[in-house]
Amino acid sequence: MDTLETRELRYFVAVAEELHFGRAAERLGMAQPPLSRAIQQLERRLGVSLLERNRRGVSLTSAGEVLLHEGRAALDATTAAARRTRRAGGADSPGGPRNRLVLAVKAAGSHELLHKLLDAYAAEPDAAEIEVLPCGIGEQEGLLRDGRADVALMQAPFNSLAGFDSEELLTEGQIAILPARHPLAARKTLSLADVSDVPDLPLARWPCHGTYPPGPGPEIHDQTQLAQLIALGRTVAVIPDSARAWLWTEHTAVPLTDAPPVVTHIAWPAHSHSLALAGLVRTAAQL
Amino acid sequence: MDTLETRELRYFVAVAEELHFGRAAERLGMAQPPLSRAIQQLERRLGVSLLERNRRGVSLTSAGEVLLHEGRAALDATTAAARRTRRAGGADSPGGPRNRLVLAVKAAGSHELLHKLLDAYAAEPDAAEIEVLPCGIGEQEGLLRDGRADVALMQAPFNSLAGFDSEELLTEGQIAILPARHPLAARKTLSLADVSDVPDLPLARWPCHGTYPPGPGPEIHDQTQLAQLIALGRTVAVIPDSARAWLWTEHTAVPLTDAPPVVTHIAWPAHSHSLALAGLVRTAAQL
DNA sequence: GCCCTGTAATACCCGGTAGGTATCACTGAG
DNA sequence: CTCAGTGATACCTACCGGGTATTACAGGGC
Repeated sequence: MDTLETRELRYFVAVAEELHFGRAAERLGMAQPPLSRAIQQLERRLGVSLLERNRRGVSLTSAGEVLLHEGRAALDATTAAARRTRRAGGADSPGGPRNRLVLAVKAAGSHELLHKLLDAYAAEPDAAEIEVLPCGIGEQEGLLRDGRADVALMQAPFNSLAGFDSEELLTEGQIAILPARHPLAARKTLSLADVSDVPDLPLARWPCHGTYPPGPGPEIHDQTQLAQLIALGRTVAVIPDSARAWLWTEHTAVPLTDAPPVVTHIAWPAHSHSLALAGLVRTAAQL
Repeated sequence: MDTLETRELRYFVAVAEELHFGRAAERLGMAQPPLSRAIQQLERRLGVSLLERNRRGVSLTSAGEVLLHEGRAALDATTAAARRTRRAGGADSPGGPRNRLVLAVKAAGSHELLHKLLDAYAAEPDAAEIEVLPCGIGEQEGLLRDGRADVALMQAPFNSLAGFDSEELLTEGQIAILPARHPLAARKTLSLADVSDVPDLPLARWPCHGTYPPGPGPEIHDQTQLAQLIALGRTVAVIPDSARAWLWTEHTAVPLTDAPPVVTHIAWPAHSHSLALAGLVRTAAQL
């Protein structure tokens, strides 16, 4: 009568995302009628109508929107529970659990910092094994939430630290990376305004939540593509200072005077309390 | 094969808390054998042993500890999803959802601030209805996590803000509240050391996670009991400055020079994004 | 006007499994 | 050695989650 089953949440989230019972059922690997029935039961048990059955498809009520968001969070929490338990169990050798941490890092981001952190931590007396999980921009939050990672390096303001515990590690300015032969590359410094509306160098667009923001720039999804497009003179990038590490010869870096500073944090789920994690954070804070 | 059901989590948490299949089954309103079987299935599905069956009761393996903590969080998240959806659905009148927020406040804590906040917010053009939910010390976190509350007033360092978004509202010093006839009450200021080891005034003990810390002082669980014990000359309290509001005539307040400042925050679950909540936070930040 | 298409809901059936009862197996206390 | 108390096993039943076939309904094209 009162607690939701994860099965029901899974079903509802699928329907709410597809806004179509048939497609949702297919995605769930089941037939449509039982799915309809399950959602009806869910609505009856909650005493709330979640979906507006329009003549042509389905739309969410306000209560449905709430359940979509809260339900996603709950599903993430349960899969995190399963994953972390499995991992903890694999290390169930006697004489102390052999801990292991999964550290999510944006590919090629904060590379030098990461290197120093891993070296310093490895020198600790009872260091756990660190598995580095490279990921795309903005993926760290999801990885931490559903348990695929235990701790992450995040960069404000690109990543949102909301809901996580974190420790500040490094603050750096940002630079513009330009094609070496472009006129702007000769400048000593630039402002954001200088690079934001250069007709022949439109800012590249990263996918955000699976979709690309509108704009004239090329669509990219990793730093190598970006580097190549810059070298070809097609775009310009605004990127933290540490990116100097991977400059090509055809690139020129120019400091930006008014770009917001980028702060790299080490972040982890607020409720976690493993010794290995505490050690890693302590090491990181002393860098 | 891969996602945990809420039922399984509920069962495991019950067993892990009771460390006894019989009592856990009773608490769950079921018989013991199916519970045993369910836990065995859970262990098989996770491929991990969660409980050490000693022939006199049960103890947790390290993986079991992980699942206990992560599972509690997941259960909280699912009950929060159900509760918040029900509340959002009750307000499903046409012409815009009639929003309602539950604000958790430690009974008698930050009373003046709360009063100002409620007044200021009520004056807002599209103010939602605010239900004030008084609670005990340190209960706010749980209320926010399982959806019984949407937003809370918390006092660092008494409350832990980990895992929540928050906004700072008020910083205040702390005072010692002494029996008026006690010699120390004549002092202009005191230090923590002055009040921490007065033989005839042992510090009172609050229950922490359901159990009392050891010590000589009396066990209390609300502010009225504390006030009375102070008036009787049995104990001394170290409390934020705003507590002057409820001083008795037999009490004397003396400022503490070295007590950590108490910062009152307004805090809410990091992922929430309701308009009503945003309005309340904005109002609070402008106080 | 008609039919045809695509949608969700209903009717009905079946099998897996969650849960109950009775019992067993083991171990420590007296 | 027995007995009390624990969790595990055996077996049965009933519910319900899921499948297939079908209905009900709303638009769009002709």
